[in-house]
Amino acid sequence: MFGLSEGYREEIVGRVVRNLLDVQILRLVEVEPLWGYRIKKQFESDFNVKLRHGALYPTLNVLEQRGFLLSRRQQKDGRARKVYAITTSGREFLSSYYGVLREQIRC
Amino acid sequence: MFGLSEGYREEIVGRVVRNLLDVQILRLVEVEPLWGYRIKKQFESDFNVKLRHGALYPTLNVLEQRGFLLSRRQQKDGRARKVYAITTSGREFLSSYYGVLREQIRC
DNA sequence: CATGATATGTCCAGAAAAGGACATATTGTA
DNA sequence: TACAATATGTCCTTTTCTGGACATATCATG
Repeated sequence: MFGLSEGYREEIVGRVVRNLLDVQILRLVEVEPLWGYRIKKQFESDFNVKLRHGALYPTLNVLEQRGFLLSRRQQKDGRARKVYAITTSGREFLSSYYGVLREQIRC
Repeated sequence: MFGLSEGYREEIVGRVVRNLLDVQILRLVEVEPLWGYRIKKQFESDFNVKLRHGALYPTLNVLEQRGFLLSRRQQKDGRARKVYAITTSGREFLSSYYGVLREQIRC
C-alpha cells in the first residue's frame, strides 16, 4: 500500500491528527457540512485513528466559538443532529494551514 | 509579508513546530550536521519560535536513541560540541512526514 | 575581571491533554 | 426486549508537556 519509506506513516498521521484535531475537523467540514457523529466515523475511516467523542464535541464548540464553524439543528428521521458548516474565517484558517505545509515541503 | 489569508500563520507554525519538534530538528540536521546550540539559534531565526534548550537536548537524545541521528564529539576552539548527523532511518522518517503532508494538501 | 555568548545537561512544579467513564435519548434489528 | 447503532454532551483521573530554574564550563570583549 505504501512504499519502503512509509514505515513511520502511521505514527506521523496519529501525531498530526491528534495535535491538529481542530484543523482536521475543519478539513472534513470544508468538503460538506457534517455533524459530530459523521465526523467521528469519517475520521476513523480516513485516518484509521480512533476519535473519542469526549474530545470531538468540545473541539466543535471551540471551533464555533472561534467563528470557524457555524451550526444549525437538524431533525432527520427523529434524530436531532447539529450540522456544522465552515465559515469564511474557517477557510482562511485552513488557508494558513496549507501555506505552512507548503513551506514545510517547499512545493 | 504574508497575504490576507495568512493571519493565522503564526499560531499554526507555533503549534506545528512545538508538536513536531523532533521532525523539525531532523529537517534542519538533514541539510547539514549541526550541534544543539546551532539548532536552537537556527530554529529561532527560521520559525521565529523560542526553543528552550531544556526541551532541545532531551529531544536530541531521543532522536539518537531511535536511530534517526548519530552524534560525534567535536572540539572546536576549545568548545566541546556534540555534532549530530542524520541517518538513513532519519531520512526515511522524514520521507514519511513529507508523504503525510502531501496527502494533506493533495499536491 | 566581569559580562555576554557559546555549549550541554538535569530537574521540578504547574498546566494542558488524553483516556475513559458517566449520562441520556432514539431507531433499527435479532 | 435486549442489543447495536445513531447522536450529543459532561466529568474526572492519570499522564504528558511546558516553562523555567539549577548547574557547569570555556571563550571573547569591554
